[in-house]
Amino acid sequence: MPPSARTPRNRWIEAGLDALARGGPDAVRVEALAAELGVTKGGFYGYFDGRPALLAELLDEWERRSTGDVLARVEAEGGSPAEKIRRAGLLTFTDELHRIDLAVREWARQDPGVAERLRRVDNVRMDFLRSMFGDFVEDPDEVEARCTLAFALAIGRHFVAVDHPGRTHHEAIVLAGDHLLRP
Amino acid sequence: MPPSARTPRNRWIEAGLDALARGGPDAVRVEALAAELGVTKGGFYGYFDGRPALLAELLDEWERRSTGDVLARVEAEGGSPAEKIRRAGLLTFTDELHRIDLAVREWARQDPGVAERLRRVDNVRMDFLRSMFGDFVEDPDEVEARCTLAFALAIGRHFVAVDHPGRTHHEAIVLAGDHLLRP
DNA sequence: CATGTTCTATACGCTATCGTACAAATGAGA
DNA sequence: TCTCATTTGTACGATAGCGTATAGAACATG
Repeated sequence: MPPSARTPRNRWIEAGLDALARGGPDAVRVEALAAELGVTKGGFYGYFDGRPALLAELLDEWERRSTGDVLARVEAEGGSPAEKIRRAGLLTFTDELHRIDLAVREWARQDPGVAERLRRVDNVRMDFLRSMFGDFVEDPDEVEARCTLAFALAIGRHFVAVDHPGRTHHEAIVLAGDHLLRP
Repeated sequence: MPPSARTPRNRWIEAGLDALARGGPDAVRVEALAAELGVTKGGFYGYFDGRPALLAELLDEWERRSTGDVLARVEAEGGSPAEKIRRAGLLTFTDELHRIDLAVREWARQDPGVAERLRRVDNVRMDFLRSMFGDFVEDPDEVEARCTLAFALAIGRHFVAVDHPGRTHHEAIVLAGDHLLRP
């Protein structure tokens, strides 16, 4: 009966996440998404109750993907705690997802509701870090210090614009990571 | 001869920096600044060649304040390298200036020109860190690792939204800082 | 207090974007 | 092929913000 939507709901969400990743929430413009999808905004308002509703759903989708199965997959594959920490970093901050993540962080500094959701997600990640570091670090203070530094490194590196003479950016990050993960 | 401007140039810049700190470059709106200053935008275009010109000057002002005398003041007051690092952090990231700094970082992710200026400023800061850590850390790799972590912590903490059970946010940061500064 | 320069208020046109209304196109099922 | 619900295109009005033009207000100087 329903004549198969040419531009179904999830394509709008996909395009929205793309725009969010590229330019933050301000870049999520209804007409721009439509153009990107090769249609006009005509159909948009059939799926969403306006732009704010879409933004809320983008956040839902981000939260789902972020907390979803990343940690479960990390646990499933096993390995030493240090290996799990590395792999969690790789899985959580895979290219596209990571760009969305950074956009959400900027967004959260303006919008308390977004900040609250980010806090939930970050706490899940932080709990995982604590449990991993706790496996090979005795002192609880040092566990907290290393976790805090690890998280700050994972995020902060994208907001810091330094050169590392004689090293690539990546090499410097690895150096810093090794420093944190050493026994 | 000049009948003392009621709203001189630097008041526009001040208001612009305020708006930038609060809401990023998008929040720097000519008419909003005028309202905040209790005037209309009438006079604005006498001082600035449009909004982009103001934004450029805001960046100039930020760069001046950031690289200006902070490091000189730190050196002047002396102390151990670890103390200097702490004091540099306090001076560089004093409330208002820090908020502008974070806004510039977000801005830089969208605008290559801003990114370039941020890189200049961050490299100055990083060079200072290297020289300080180099004073009590032998291995160059470890110096780079600690500098990278210190910088990432200073910036990243504002983009990470974790709780630290049993500790305040500040205590956790201090813990992480001590971990980096230990001999 | 007259003058002229400089600053400010007001009004305007322009563009981008939102959200709505309705007509046109589309395609699944009879 | 016909029907009709759903999706899409188009046109519209509304709002916010930029930048310009110009008239009026304010003030230092003489």
